Amino acid sequence: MAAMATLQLESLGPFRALSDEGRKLLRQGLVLKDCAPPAPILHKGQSISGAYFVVRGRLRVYALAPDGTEATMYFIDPGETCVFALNSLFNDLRYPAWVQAEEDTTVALIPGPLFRRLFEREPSIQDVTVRALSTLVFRLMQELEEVHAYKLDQRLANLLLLHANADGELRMTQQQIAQHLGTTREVVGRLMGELVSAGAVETGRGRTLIRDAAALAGLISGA
Amino acid sequence: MAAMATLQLESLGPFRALSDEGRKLLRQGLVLKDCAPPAPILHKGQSISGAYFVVRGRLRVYALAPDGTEATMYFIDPGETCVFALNSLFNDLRYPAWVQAEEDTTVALIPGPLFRRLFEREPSIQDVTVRALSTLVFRLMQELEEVHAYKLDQRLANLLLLHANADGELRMTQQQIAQHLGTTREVVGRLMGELVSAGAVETGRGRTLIRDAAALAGLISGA
DNA sequence: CGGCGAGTGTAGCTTTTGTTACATACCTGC
DNA sequence: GCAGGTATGTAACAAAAGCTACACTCGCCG
Repeated sequence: MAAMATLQLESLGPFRALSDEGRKLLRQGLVLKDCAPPAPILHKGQSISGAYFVVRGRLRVYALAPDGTEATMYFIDPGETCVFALNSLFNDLRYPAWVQAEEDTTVALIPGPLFRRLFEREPSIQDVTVRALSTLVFRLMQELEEVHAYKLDQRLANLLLLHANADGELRMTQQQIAQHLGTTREVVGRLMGELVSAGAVETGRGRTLIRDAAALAGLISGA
Repeated sequence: MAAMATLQLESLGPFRALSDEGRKLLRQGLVLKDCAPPAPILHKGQSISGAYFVVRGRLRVYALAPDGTEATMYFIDPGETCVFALNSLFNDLRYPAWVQAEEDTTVALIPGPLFRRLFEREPSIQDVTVRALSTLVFRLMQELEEVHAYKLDQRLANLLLLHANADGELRMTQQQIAQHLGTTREVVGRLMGELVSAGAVETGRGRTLIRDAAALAGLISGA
């Protein structure tokens, strides 16, 4: 099983460049984990045992307010790593958020000591680590700026434009959208209503269709 | 001048562990820059020429909303590095925020190519890089969570408890506090007023004195 | 076909935050 | 001590977002 996991990992970018020795170490220490949607994989305050790489599926990282409302911070797609875990690993900190599988997901867990050893020796691991951290810093920064600079309707418009597929369709329920934005369904519903009467979108059960992308873009910069 | 800068840098943590070769490279490429308070050092969208380390003084990194309100993201104290710059350096991105000196500040600039070369060869540089990124991720994450989970009065109470000195005194104007929290002076004034009438703090020109830390703490968790 | 649950639409009300507009206090240099 | 800039106090109003409550629609499954 560990061998298979290694093979799968090696097909993902950075691990292709591993030295033979690194590959051998990886093969010995790797743990493969299958995760099903509803249950949290990591919870806040947990101490971290290693570096997580998503092989298949998708993870969602989110914050949880005391009153129970969630706010998605980012997703982890195949080939990416959970940076908070990396972070906790290098700083010996507790994990600062929750993680949940969005769909059936396979995760490769590289135990902490092994990952540190790989990091010291393998330039490709150094590279992927710094790049991952770096990218996350950028994303978080943008998110933070967005939260303080834009109103909810603008953030909603932004989410629609960013996450809709090529046909301008977004397959998410209003509840899910609300969780992303850190607000409630009713508020999303209300704002959607405004967008509908402005002719910018059409709504349906579990889907939103963009009718007038320019109007949305205008809302973001204009209002 | 470059030699002096190297000396100063070497007195700061990670650079003490440099190899002789690394030290030599550093001595050749280092640029020292003095910065005075009001003018921005980096502005949003600027492309980054190297890694910035603060030798003396203090830098403030902040976001700027379209309407001109600021929100401090974090400070860079001596021995620390500007992680956004590191970030932009490794990902070839534009700098995503503004930076300003808070007081007279000396900055050591290690040009990009040199820093990359050092990163490849020097474990201590790898370490300081990952640690800096890592710490920032953690801070940003906390900040993001705080923004969405707490109300302004709670965030204000938190700021007071975190940033006050040992005597419970915080030397900041309400205007500065407002900038930190991404709001306006009037709102800070109003909330301060509530804290004063609750007997939790005393206010004076450019300073706030905590009278009842427990009340502040209770506000954060309780309300 | 009828009931159930998930998803949505709508309305009114409350709380929180932002805005506007002044008044007042404090400090520094002249 | 007085002028002018800087910092704070206050009050009323406006806007944004959250909360509560309920009606409705659609699709699915028995």
